[in-house]
Amino acid sequence: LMLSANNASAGNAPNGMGVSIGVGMGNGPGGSGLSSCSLSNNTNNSGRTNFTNKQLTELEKEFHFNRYLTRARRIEIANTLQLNETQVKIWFQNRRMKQKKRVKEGLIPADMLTQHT
Amino acid sequence: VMILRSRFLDARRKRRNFSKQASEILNEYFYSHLSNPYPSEEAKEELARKCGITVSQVSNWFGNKRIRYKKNIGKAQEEANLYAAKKAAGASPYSMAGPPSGTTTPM
DNA sequence: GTGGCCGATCAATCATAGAA
DNA sequence: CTTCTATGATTGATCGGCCA
Repeated sequence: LMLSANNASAGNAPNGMGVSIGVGMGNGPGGSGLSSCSLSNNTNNSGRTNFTNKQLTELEKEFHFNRYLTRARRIEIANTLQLNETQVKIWFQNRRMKQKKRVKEGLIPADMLTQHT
Repeated sequence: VMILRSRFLDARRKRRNFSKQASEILNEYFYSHLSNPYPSEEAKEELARKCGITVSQVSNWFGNKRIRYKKNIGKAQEEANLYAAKKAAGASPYSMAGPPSGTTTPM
């Protein structure tokens, strides 16, 4: 399976830390009871979604096919995996950043974009 | 829990703590810039060199430090403020002494 | 105006190193 | 050796800025 490296990258500054609170969040789970396994999305107590293995696998597969999504494709995937379009969109953005990080520091597959094993 | 540890392959498994000196350098910077603990890309690169770690690791360190510092405030955290008191920002006329190497190269 | 992307950051969590 | 805490890394999601 793939390799894993580490890192993150640097940053510059907004400013003033202190009171950053205000996590506005936007959408709550919609008020569901509990999150176990079956139906409903399993978001944590916080607003973080816990993607299932299956979802991650599918997203990863799609990512290797195309690093960018078209609107149509996004909708399709969101539907298949039972996620929001936004979640799929964000996942791809984060995934792209992650790959860039890997390429930047770790030596990752030189050309994977043009994709050829 | 079959709910996998798909994260098994995560690199978190083999983690090595940074050297005592690296932590010293990072903390020194952090407490010297408490009002704005967000080093620029260039500053991060320099810190990374001095500490012998990657820029990403410097970013991770600051990210963790900011959050964890904030989660305390009022604790012994201010004690660590000694860092700032000791070496203060930019130029400490008096003692540049302190711990280890005097790699005090502001900017 | 609107929407996606990028870059940095946050916040919670994982997994381990190290101290007690 | 076991338990608990400190700490580095990962990641879903947010924020501001930019651009088509």
